[in-house]
Amino acid sequence: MPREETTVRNRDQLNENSGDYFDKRHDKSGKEPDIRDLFSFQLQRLAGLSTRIAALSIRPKYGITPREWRVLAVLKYLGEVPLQELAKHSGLLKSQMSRTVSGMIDRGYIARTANPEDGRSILLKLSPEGLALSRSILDDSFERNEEMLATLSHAEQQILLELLRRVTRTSSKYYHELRSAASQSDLRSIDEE
Amino acid sequence: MPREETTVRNRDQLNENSGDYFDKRHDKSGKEPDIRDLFSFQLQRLAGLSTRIAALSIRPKYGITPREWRVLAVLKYLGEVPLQELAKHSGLLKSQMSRTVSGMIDRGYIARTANPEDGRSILLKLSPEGLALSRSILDDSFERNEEMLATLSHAEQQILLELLRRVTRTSSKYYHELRSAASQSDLRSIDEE
DNA sequence: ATTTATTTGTTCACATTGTCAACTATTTTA
DNA sequence: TAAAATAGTTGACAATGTGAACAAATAAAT
Repeated sequence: MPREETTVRNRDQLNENSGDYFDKRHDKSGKEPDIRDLFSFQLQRLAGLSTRIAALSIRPKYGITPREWRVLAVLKYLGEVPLQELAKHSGLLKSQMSRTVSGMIDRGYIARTANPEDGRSILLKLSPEGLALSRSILDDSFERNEEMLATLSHAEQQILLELLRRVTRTSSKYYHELRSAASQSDLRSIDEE
Repeated sequence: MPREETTVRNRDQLNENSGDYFDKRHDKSGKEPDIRDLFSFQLQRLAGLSTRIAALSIRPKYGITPREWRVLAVLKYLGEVPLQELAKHSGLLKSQMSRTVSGMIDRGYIARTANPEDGRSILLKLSPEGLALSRSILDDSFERNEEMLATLSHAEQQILLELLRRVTRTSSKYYHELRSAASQSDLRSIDEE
């Protein structure tokens, strides 16, 4: 029995605030720490929320994915750079970036020229349309962020930003240590000969 | 058996700290704000890093994805709950949770029983193996987090945690406002007739 | 009491994101 | 000049996210 014109009835929801579990002060008196005390858990949770919020506002309005908009915005402050450079600043692999960028070139948001100094490389920059798009989405994003951060004072917002930056820097170093440690075995052949 | 001893030569890398772009104090004197000043950008960046770090340590050691481990850890403090409940606390859709859980049942980490109070529902809890696994991964995770947070004093770490929690709560409310606003149009047909 | 609506969990279908190796065309370097 | 490294493209696939359709059970409405 097929159901045409379905209603909103059976919609999946996340209901993230439907309980009191959010930030419930689970008494730590004597209790062993659990995942709620884990920084990375809180981080992931909030990042997921942030993505969904961004997608909700950006996708229908601009027809662009969160990743695409992020690339636009990064390119906005970088100016004109090779693909690899753009990838690094965006936190994407060059393979991801290659695909993302090619879609944006097709849609006219990014212009691509040869790099006169290196035949392998290409130079990317925003087209006027890309710049305009980037600007308006950035404005929207600052508004969204204000809503998300509304509970914090201006000073606290600055502190949070700063702490995140510091942690990012440290974590990045740590990540690369782990990476190179992990590939020690791969390097065997090279090291030894 | 993945990866014969290939060389590291042509390996994609993120090189997140290979530039000075990280947290470079881009002079804001008179400049318009860019994406680097955006909370959600910093958040996403760090969350991505954190995921990669976690995957690097957890996957090879325990043969489990970050999402699976997260579910284990959440279930650890919840005790015995229906699937929907577990999904909410983990920030997953029930559809995602259903699949994730069924894989973990197959591997013996989660036990599933009928809910005597509601025939539709099932009750999930950790098996002894699941509990043990959850414990050791949690320990590892706290260690990883210490490395990531090493640059912060203990007090700063507490502040960061607390700020994240507060922002999460506010953001969650905001998200659900947006959701219900967005589905107003879907409700038209019902409202109007 | 019986119809109607809602909820729980499962499954399907698909979009997005992440990961990495293979490949080319070009520099670099040894 | 030959070998190694680098920039970008592409292919293959794993993991994640999203939401609709469905059956079974329960709750609400009439």
